[in-house]
Amino acid sequence: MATNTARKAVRKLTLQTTAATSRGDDRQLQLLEIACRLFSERGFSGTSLRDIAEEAQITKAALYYHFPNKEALFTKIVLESLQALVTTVREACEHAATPEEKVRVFMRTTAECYQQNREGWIASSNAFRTHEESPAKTRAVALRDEYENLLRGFIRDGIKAGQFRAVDPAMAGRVLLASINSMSRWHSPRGKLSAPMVVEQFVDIVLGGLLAQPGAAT
Amino acid sequence: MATNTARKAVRKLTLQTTAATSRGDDRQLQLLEIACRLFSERGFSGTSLRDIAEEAQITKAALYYHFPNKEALFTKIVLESLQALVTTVREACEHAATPEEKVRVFMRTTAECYQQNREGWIASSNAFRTHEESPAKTRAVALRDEYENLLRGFIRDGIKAGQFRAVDPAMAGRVLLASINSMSRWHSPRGKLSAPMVVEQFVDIVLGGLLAQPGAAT
DNA sequence: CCTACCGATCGGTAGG
DNA sequence: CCTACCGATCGGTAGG
Repeated sequence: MATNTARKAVRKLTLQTTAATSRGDDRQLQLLEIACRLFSERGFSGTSLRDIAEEAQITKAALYYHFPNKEALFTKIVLESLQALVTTVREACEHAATPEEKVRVFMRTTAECYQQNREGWIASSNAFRTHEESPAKTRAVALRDEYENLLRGFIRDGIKAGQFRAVDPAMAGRVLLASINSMSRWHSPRGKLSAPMVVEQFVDIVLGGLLAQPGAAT
Repeated sequence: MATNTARKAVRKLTLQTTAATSRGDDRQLQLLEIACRLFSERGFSGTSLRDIAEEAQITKAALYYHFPNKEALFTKIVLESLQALVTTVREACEHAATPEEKVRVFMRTTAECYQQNREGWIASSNAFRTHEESPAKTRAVALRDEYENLLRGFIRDGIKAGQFRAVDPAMAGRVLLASINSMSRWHSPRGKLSAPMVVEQFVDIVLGGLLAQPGAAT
């Protein structure tokens, strides 16, 4: 049930994005999709506006009709991906009761967002490695913090309730999120296991631990 | 004791690299260090040979006296980092007795390699995202596989011995390695926690699990 | 949206 | 290692 709720939320948000566009904005959406794919494959500085224009079969100058410059195009992809992730995951987690269930829904919904917007995720993941500040970077960092703090809060709640061991919530959250972020390095969307199925395994491993008898740990 | 062994192995390898160079190769080493830092900060396509030459206070053309081209310079950094990692970690793990101890030494030694060669690690981590094949990429993938299979073998051994739960060794290995790989996103070498200390926490979390009573999992 | 163009910068080379 | 240079490509703009 939690899965259905999450899935519904993801779909709704996608449709909203589509429905909010009108007329010639279809073209802008198409340009964003092409840019998304190229950025995810070649990175920001490895993708030229000529590459994007060529795949869209327009001139490079025409890109400047839709976007003020290269960075704005990239920023739009990153911020919209992050915004959708935070909103969708937060909403889905509200329907879970226990901390353990909240962690599971958080991870499952994240996996669904990843699956649905894989290229945007990958493009975003290498964003803002630069040291320079910008309003877009500040906003992205804030969204990322909000997202991570949501998970840490669930872990903290679980510890307080005695359901989780007394680990560092930030560290435990990093273990969980790192496992999802690592997926883009090896997981194929055309493989046997869907992203949510993989993440389910990750969560089971981290929740249950690797040791058969944790008490007997050296 | 396992920690001391691993640390010694790391040091030895570094000295070998340094000792193997002679005369004007000091310059080459300096160029590699500068390139390493810039690649880690700006990525491959975001770093120009002019940037590197400028920081080294030589002309760009002089770089071609030391390296055949930009890609060879990058490739050297990536392959040497990976080679040192595999060799050091493999050797360190031989001195561990149980599967659990082997996993711990694997992770601890990896953390020490990361700490000692942070920029090389970061530069390498985004390498070969491209789809094109090359002898260097093939070699890097082989080294990476060797490294990952080492950890998976330890996990498999632990499961066979009944010390670990019957999880998928590949998935469990990914959880452990992803946590280390994620460090470059947030961990500061000037922070309170050293890389090995952080990884110690990661390992404790994954080995022991998040749940207080795993049997009571929903 | 296009044509036509800009200065800046890219990786790389000739010749010493 | 340097001077001096190359063609190609970069993001971006003027003017329509």
